[in-house]
Amino acid sequence: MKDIARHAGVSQSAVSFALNGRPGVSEDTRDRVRQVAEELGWRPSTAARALSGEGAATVGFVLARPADTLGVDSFFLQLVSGIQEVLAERHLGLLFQVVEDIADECAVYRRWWAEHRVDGVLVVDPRTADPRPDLLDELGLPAVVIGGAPDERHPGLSTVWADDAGAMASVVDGLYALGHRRIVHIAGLPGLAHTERRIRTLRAEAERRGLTGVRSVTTDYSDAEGAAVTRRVLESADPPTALIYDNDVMAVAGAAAAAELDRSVPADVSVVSWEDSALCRMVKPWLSALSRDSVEFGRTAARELTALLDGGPARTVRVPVPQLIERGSTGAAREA
Amino acid sequence: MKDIARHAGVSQSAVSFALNGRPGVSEDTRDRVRQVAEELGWRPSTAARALSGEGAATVGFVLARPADTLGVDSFFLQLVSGIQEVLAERHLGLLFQVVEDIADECAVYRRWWAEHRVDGVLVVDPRTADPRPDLLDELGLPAVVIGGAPDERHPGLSTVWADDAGAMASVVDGLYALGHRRIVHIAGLPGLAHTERRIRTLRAEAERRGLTGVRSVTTDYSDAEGAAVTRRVLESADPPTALIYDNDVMAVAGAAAAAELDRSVPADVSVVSWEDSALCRMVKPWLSALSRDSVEFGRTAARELTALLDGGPARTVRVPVPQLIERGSTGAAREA
DNA sequence: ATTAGTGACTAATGCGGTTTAGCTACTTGA
DNA sequence: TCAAGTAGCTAAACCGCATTAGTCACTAAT
Repeated sequence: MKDIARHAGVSQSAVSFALNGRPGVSEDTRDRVRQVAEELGWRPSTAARALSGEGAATVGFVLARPADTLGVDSFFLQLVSGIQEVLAERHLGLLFQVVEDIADECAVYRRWWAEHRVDGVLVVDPRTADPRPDLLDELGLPAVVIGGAPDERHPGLSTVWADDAGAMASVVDGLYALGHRRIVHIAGLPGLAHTERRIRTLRAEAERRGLTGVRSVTTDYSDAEGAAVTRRVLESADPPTALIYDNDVMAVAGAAAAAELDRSVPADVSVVSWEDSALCRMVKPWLSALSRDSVEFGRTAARELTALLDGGPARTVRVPVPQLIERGSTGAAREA
Repeated sequence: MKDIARHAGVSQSAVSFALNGRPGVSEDTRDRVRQVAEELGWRPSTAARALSGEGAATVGFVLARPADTLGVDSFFLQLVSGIQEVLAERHLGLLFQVVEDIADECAVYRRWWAEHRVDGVLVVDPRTADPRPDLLDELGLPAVVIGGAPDERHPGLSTVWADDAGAMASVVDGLYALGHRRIVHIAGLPGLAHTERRIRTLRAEAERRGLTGVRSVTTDYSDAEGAAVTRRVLESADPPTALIYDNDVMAVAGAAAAAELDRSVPADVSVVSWEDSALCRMVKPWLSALSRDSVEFGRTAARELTALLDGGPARTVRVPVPQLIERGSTGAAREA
């Protein structure tokens, strides 16, 4: 900036005013300064900016997963891709970190905030008993929770979520209409907010219809557990006629496990995947799946965060309910 | 730091010396200062540090992919996870960005470096005619190229790579021993360095053995193209008896396509996947695959970068050649 | 004709660290 | 006994920017 000032024949402050659109310089000077800055290929040092109170121009994203669990999961990369799209427009950086567990995640937030590394964070995988909202409140760190239910106890946090309950209800509706009365929901990690929401909704729907053969089983999202649980329930005394899997990986593994037990899909058992991806079209029959726009989900979350950083109020935004794409894996229930 | 200085009854400079292990303070004072800092929960502001010449304590990672191509790909998350492990030890942040293409990627490097946002970068998906090494050289931005071949024209860049050529040779060896003479390699994106290395090696191996029915076909890595190419080559006049796919997604899609054409795996056609993941165990038969430790790959790359940042020399490091895990998808060639 | 006001700009200060130059009291060697 | 070192510390400058408090010339109002 000193150089620019010299070349343009003005003071450094004038340069700052000119470049930041502040009043205090004539349009003439402003243009001249802009041009010199351009010629010199000047870019503001984020460090200096941050130091003089402008914030770090960076948002944080922590993924709490053991390294070996980071398997075939298209959701996060797509989410991040959507996030980036919005952040890039505003030249905001994304500081990304993978950690082992929630405790480490909290430590990262503390550190980032203390070091002035980020202006805000995006929080994923909210849980039922989650220490993070309290921490973020305490720190005063602007944050958007992705996938959590509205939480009136933390008015400072924005939330972006999909109505799993509605989606679950519509899936159960559809299966019920096809004659399914015994349904097993192979759920994800217990304790995750959306897992619990889906489980609760399924139970409520079953009670409403007086169905007794409907239940949820939690897993770790892995193909191994998906297959194992599938085998177990299909070999039980009163096997289900429909299976709802909380992700695509388990759905595909489960469908394969069913095939090994000589249960044909969908004649013997219907399969629904709660996540759509190329995977669902790699098995025969193609899997019916709940499809959502993960990239748009990321965009929405990022937009909420930037709004928060601009001093806007915390909001709760609902993204569209995932839609069931009917493929070959769902059909009428076989008579008992 | 001012507070610490006051509480410890010394000057701010003394605090800086004490906390950074510099000489100039007694061990007594040093301990006292450390303790006060601890009590006050002090963390250095990275912005201030960066401003006084210490660097940004951050490394950059750009992924140049159209948003919709970010599909089922376990490699990158695992790689990043390994990178993080090493960076976290040194409290280095990872600035992550997804862009559309290489041109954008170059722009990001320029911006990051001009803004002093990163101290170095990790570069993935090197190409045969790649503008990035030149740019990084020009900028003087420390960088590690992941997956590139050694490049003596850019002595400033470190390289971490696996010897695809060796792996390809051993795969061909194995297939040849099983009697395969007509082999098609369903390769990835043309122009990627490792794609070209594999294609070249395959051609060389074929020539060495005088095989004429051996060739490579490039694709975009998608399940759709994997399936389409598979159908095309299997229905051609002189169909191959073995298929080598450059990733797991295409291998699975290809195997499914083969099944639809009533070619059984491995009786009619053997399938090898150049990437191992849960996917390969989701189809019947399980796919034989080249397995590598992507997490360790990431760790190695990150270690090279930190070494570079410490002022070490640029090096070329070779990680272990991927190993072929024989599963059910490879077998003896059927007689012509 | 004086005063008040305003537009365009400059000088100076601070952000939170690191670093260099000095300064003082104490040790050491001849 | 005195000069020369040295350990331990402080004061001050600096990094690159934003911002506040002037400064100055020129116009409008009384």
